[in-house]
Amino acid sequence: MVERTVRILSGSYSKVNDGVVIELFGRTAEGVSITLLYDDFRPYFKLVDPPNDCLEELREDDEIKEITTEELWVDGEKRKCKKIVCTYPWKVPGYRKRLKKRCKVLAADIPFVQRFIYDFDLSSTVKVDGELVNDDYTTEEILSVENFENTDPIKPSLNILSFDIENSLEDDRLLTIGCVLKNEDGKETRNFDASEKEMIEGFQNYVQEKDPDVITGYNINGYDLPKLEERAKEIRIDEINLGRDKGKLRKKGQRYWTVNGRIIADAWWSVRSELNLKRETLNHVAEELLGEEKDDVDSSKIDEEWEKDSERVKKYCVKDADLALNILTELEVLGKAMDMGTVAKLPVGEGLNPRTSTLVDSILIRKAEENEVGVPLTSHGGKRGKIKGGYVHSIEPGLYHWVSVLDFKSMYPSIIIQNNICFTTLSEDGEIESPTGVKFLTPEEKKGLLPEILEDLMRERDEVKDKMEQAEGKEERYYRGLQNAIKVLMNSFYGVFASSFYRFTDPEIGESITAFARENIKQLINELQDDGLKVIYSDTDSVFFQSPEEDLEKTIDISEKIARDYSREAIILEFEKILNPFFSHGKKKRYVGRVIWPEEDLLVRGYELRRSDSFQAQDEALREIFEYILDDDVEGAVERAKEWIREVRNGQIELEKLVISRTCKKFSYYKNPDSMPNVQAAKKMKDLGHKFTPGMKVSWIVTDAEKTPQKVEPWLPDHEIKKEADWKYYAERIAKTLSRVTEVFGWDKEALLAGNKQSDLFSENFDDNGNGGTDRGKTSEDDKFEKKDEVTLEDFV
DNA sequence: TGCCCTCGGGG
DNA sequence: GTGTACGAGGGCA
Repeated sequence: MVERTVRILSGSYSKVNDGVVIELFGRTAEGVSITLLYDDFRPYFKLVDPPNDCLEELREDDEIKEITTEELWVDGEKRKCKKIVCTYPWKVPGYRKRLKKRCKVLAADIPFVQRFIYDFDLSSTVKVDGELVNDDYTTEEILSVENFENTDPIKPSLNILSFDIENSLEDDRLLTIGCVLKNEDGKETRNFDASEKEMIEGFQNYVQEKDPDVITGYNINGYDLPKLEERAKEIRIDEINLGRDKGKLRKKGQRYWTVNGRIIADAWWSVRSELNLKRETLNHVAEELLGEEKDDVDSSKIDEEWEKDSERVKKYCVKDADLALNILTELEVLGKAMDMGTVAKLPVGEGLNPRTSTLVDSILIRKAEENEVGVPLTSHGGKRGKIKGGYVHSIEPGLYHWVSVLDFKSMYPSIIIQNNICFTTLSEDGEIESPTGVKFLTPEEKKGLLPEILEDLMRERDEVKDKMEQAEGKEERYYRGLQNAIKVLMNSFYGVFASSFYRFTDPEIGESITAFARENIKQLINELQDDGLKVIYSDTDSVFFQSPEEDLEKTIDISEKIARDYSREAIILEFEKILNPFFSHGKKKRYVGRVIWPEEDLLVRGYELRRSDSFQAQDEALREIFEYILDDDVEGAVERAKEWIREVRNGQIELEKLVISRTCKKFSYYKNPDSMPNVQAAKKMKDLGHKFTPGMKVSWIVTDAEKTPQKVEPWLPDHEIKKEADWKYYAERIAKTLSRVTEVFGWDKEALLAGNKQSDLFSENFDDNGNGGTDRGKTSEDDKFEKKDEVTLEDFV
């Protein structure tokens, strides 16, 4: 009998005899990779008061192992239920579909490994004992578990394999596979470059031998993994066995690839979710984030490069794998996934790119079952009922100084707690009534599950934050990550109840939460105004107000005092930042400002340029205009905007700044290829005798946008554009971009194009202090609940 | 306003 | 394999 402490990385199961064995893969406190096996668990689901004939059938069914009786809360009342234990997890969907027609079915759509984790109430790290066994897994140890026990989370360091492939553009053949393996001993690299068969098998064996916890690379989900599989099929290799169970690599859904026992972490996905970059090429990210540069192999001429110097290409391939690995490390992707796994009590793999419903399920299903509350199925197919979102205060166009920003701390969770909002407290007899007229029982009558969970999380977060403040260095970072994960988890609870389908969702609940929120913030605004403060803007859980003092120290003091004074028991206000200046052209959710406290920064929301399809002049012009505005030179901004447009319309601009680029796939890929400018450019490029390979980036200049589809000319180094650019089109595009900012001063798109003000609706009510205008305060119908992190100007200019 | 289509990363 | 799968932007109706 041995004992191990194991961080769980991922889970799966496989068939044995007349049942299944649960496989949990992880790493021990000593850093040993391990497979945990447990074969005494069977799938089950529940039925609410099933008719007798239905029960009879089930009793006679060989696949059904056991039927027991229990009482559960269903739709607000105690009901007699049957727990149906069956043989194999994959049989459950069939029963679910058939039985759903005859009675209410509960908990028949919970993935088997998660079912196991909930039932054994496992958390992120477990202490297990059992016997070490021999079996066909690639981990160092394999343990047949007799006993599971929860223990404090550990963060063992993981072995990561990063890889990259190069393949021919001409015939798709694999040229090389480059690998970088990182473990406790450091890094090692490896290249495969023999026949395709040898490369794929070599790679497979390498993965099995080195047994990484994590497989990464850049855009591997979208490119390398599908390409590997494609090439394997081509040369009659049925499957690529990369799993810890030596099982195959397989695709799940549209975008995900999985393998049992390992975590597949695409570095590009992390870049997308963690950073807000205009371009996300490996080259660009490596430079931004790591200050490193890619080797300069031109991948659009990969065949030539390979021909010329295959050693160089191989080096480049490994370098790319290394960059992806460094990005993953730099972004602390796995640390964050572990934190998420810790707070949601799930395997690390589930904490990476987590689905909110999975996180919430993990906590809520356990809680529900503990309280004998039935777990409904997630309903599919119905219409996504949009609920009313947060309150957004109208903003008077203009430039402001000394603007202080306050935030409600964890507003939605606080509201749920304060009003005991839960699907278990929803009741006609409730004494708590939401602004939408929905009633909830008081906590004294019946404490809701959601408020209970959120209170615990809130308390836990406060404790972790306290520890964070006491700690330093590595420890401080650990607590910081943890408290952040708790925050994400808390918001997930609100998220699933507010938006999409979720098994416990009731639109009345989501609507009550946001209604309470709107009431709260409006009340705060009124109180501030009654006390003589000028509220400039407000969105969902934040309030922007004009500081009565034009002085940093005084503004800080005042803001802190206001945050204290206006906080109510469960609803706490926090002083967030000071903006000076702050600009908006009067459209909600769109503003720019200089943050001067707590740290200097630039804040831009809603003015971001679209990432693709934009041309250099647009970027440049917008950046310049913002500079004027943040320097308080409104007039200069408008003048410069007009000048830009005039120049573009008159053709006084380098064509280079008007080039639009985009990749172009195989023409047949597109539904309507002739309508697409990139296809048109690619075709013309070919006509001109240039090489075009599908997937290449093509560049063009628009020469006539009046026609549909618009006419374009390819932009090529040695090709002179004979037709005129469509100056009018470009002037309009620039005007559209810039007018979003200048509109407020009476210069809308048309005015900018005309060069003089025509309709002057805004400016009449507008003076330089941003005063005036009519109050058009309305509730936003916007249902984007998750607040995006703010984007800074550096990110997009 | 809402639906449909496309991109982005990769070679 | 008890289940899901991006998110944003533009064009067009």
